[in-house]
Amino acid sequence: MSKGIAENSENYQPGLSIDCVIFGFHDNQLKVLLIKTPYEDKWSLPGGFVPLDQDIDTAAVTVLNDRTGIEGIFLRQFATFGRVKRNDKHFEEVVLEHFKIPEKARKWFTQRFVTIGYYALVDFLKAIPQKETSGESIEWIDHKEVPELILDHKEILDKALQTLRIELNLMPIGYNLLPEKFTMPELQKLYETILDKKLDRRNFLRKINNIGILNKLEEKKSNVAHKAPNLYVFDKEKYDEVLKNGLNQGW
Amino acid sequence: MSKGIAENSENYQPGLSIDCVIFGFHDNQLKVLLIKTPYEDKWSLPGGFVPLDQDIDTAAVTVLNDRTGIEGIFLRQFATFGRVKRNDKHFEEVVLEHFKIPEKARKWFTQRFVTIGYYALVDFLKAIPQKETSGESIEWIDHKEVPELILDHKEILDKALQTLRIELNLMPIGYNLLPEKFTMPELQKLYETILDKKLDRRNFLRKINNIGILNKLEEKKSNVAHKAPNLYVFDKEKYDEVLKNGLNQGW
DNA sequence: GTACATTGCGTCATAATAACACATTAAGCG
DNA sequence: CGCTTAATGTGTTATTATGACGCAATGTAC
Repeated sequence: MSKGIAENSENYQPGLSIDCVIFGFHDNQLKVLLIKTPYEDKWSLPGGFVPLDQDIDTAAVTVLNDRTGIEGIFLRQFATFGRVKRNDKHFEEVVLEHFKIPEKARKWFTQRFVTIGYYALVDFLKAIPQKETSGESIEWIDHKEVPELILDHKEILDKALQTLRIELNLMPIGYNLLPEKFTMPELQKLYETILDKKLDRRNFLRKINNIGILNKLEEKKSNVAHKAPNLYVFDKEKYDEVLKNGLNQGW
Repeated sequence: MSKGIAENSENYQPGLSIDCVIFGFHDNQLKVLLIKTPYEDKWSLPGGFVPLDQDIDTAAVTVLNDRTGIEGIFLRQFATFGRVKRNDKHFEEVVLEHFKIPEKARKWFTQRFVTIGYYALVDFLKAIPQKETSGESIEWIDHKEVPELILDHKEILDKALQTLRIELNLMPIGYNLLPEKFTMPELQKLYETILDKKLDRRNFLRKINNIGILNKLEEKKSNVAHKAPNLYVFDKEKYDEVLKNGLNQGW
């Protein structure tokens, strides 16, 4: 949430915000990009508002690009949150006080907000967390060690992860979360981390191979302890095709 | 969209609406509840606005109850639509003209709207379509014969059906769309209609039975041509359990 | 009664999944 | 160097799920 909006709030869709759950993968951890708010001892999801002349998807892309410094990100809307009590009088007061919002602009911040949740999958190494103001800090945090969040942001984060888990069965992932070349154990670890469940190495290999989106390289990973694993890349064309048509048909 | 809102628009969340895709099943057809608008030769999804003191889910439930006359409906938020160009100047003018909205209230109708889509599954025979104004008419229409809809309502409807198809693999359905007692061919026809695909009778029986949510009755359907089929009921307890835990695990 | 459409219940071949065995590779270390 | 260790690569097997059918039973129409 930026302060600048106080000056030209009439250019934004009233009472509507965007919140992004940005996932990255590093050190065998599923990480979430979170912002330490300057006005309270809590963290928040990166978010923003919707300019009147922008699609909501575009507004979400903007948040994402601004916060990670990279473009062409995997981004998906997953839910909209609009309980009345998600708006918190105490929170509003703290924010208004901290940013010293002038009286006439307070109406913007004290109105009821509905927020649209997006989740994104990004390459941890390519994304460089960007501060918006000097007062805040922005960090990758292990999804298992998320601190206290403002408002209903914990609920939003949980729903994003739940959605990601379900969509893991409907589409391939990894292209957006892993570096270009990666090993099978790395890909497996990604799945295990998201699902919070151990998978059998050999069955995983067979199943992921059957999807037909991987190309095995001749190359092997170097500088590793023990036996060097093969390197793989995604076959982007087939990957996109499966992404479009879906995996399990079911019926 | 009601006219009454023009008088007290300050009690509603600005620029936000709810649209409901209400599905029913009858005569082997998947039907959608649509409203013939009085102001244009097009149809629309039943919708409404969000009172400032109501959760968005509650606002959706209200639309649904008002339009079908029944409660305890299966209702699920599936997406939010917020392209800039979904707002249509020509459409606004027609609506303003038709309802003779006074000048000072026009601002409400000409603002940019973002709409939250919900889909509902209801028992066709129990739901009684309710008009809101005398000028409009409300009807069940076969989803394959949907007439031209206002704004982006066709896109919303399509997305609802697409979501329903995907969720068919993740949860059981039917409890909300069929009468209490039903036959296996009826249930199968429901699946076939939603998926727009023929299924093998015998494989369908086996698969649906394996889910373990059906109780077979001694009773048989009467007054039917040819061999009388068995009647079934859902085991509500097991049904709700599967609904909660999901079907296909995948990984 | 017979023809016919539909239902109930079964089989069989194939594919997908879960559980597990064993050889291979490279680093660390005496 | 040879041994240990901890990973990886490549299988096998039993079980289960799925897809494609066969056939007898039932109730209506004639």
